[in-house]
Amino acid sequence: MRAVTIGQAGFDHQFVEYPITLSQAANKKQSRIQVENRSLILAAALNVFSTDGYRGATLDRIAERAGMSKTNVLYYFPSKEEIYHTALEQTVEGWLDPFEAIAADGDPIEELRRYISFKLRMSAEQPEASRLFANEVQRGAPLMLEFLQTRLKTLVDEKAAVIRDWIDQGKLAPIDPYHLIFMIWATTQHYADFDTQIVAILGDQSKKQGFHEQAAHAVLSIILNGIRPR
Amino acid sequence: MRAVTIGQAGFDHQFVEYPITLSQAANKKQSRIQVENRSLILAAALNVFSTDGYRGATLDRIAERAGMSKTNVLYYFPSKEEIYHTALEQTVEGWLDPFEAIAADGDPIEELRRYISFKLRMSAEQPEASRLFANEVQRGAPLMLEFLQTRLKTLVDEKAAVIRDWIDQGKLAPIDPYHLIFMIWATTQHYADFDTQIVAILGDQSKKQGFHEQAAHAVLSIILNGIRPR
DNA sequence: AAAAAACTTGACTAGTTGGTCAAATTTGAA
DNA sequence: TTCAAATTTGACCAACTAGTCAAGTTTTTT
Repeated sequence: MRAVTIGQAGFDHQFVEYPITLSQAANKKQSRIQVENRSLILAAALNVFSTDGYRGATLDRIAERAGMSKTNVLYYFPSKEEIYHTALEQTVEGWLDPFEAIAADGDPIEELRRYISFKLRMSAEQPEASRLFANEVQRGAPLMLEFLQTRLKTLVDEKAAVIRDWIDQGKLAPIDPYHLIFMIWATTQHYADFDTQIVAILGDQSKKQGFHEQAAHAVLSIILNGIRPR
Repeated sequence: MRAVTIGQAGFDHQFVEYPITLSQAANKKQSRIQVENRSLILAAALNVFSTDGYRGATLDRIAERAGMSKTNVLYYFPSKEEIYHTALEQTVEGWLDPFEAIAADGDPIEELRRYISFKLRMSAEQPEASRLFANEVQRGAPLMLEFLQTRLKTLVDEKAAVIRDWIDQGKLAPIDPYHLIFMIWATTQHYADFDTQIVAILGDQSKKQGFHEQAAHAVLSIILNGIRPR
């Protein structure tokens, strides 16, 4: 997994010194306590930032969730923004590889099936990470804009080309590759971001074992086969 | 259009006096100035709340965007929460009718095509409203939970039954109606909520005339026909 | 035109927030 | 064990925030 470096533009149209990669900020052989506490803080931060957003989140709350004083939180991270930045980086890190892994020489249906399944599993297992990312983008991506415009755009262009090749070879129906990708992202992340709404509508059944598989089956069925009778 | 009443549980686990319908709060023959200023405030609030979230938004910012003093904003609305509540109500109000309008005796493909087109148009024309709603749900829907669990759930159950009938009649492929609905919501709202990401990836072309139609065509094509070669 | 009603605002308050600092307490290498 | 380095925290501060208040200004009614 390649380290992801995001950020450049700071908040509120100010520029701050970036980028700092996660690995950089965390190199220099951390002590046991450092590893533990940074991890506790990041977990707490993920939780708080993902529900309250950057501005709505408070250091007090993060500290409380992490089980330590606010002062101590600031001993491990220089500022609120740095905590947010690190949590965001950590989140995005795990999302690119599976997308990159879509193989041009594989079977199109099988490649997409695997990717969709993976994304749905992520939504089920790490809903907070998904919401953190969603929140950042909805804010106008103050920290991630450059990443979206460069590395992510390049990657998407690449995979769109792969999909277009598949279509030219008659292996896929002639649809716009970009909108297909957006649709997959939209649908898979919806299960994390709108979890509250889904639970409200489906009730218990959305919390039962196997719900994820059921969702995956339905989503795959629609994307692969559409809804026209067959 | 029926008036929507949302809310019951207040913020931060406290209970406040609700529900107050929009029409109630705004009845009593408003003066010209009242109509104008309430409208200005709500527009400003929609903008600020949709990007900064409830907690991150400030009255100062809303007042500034509305072009008046904070004190005056509080002359028209009793509190920040009431502004948020009203903006949210106003947003949801317009979303139910077209969903309700899905007709059991219509042509399934045509009914869904119309609904999807409508939702995509809303995303293009009122992205802030979409983000406001998304934000509320991501926060755990403190103000809308009851609405989601009652009126919305009932409506969704109703339409899911309609879709199931269509399937039984062989007019649609056998897919789970709920996941189909979620998928439509996810995809259509994605174009508003993740606008920043889409623009970052597609660049200018996403701002050109006709982009909305192009997106609608692609989405409809995939949902209706799937991506298997045909 | 005059008075009442509606509207608008600057000054202020109490509570919150991100961050600092110096003084402990704990940890771990020798 | 010893002691320097690492860790932890309470007290504190300046900036910000939702909301109040009283004093003006504008609009509407008569």
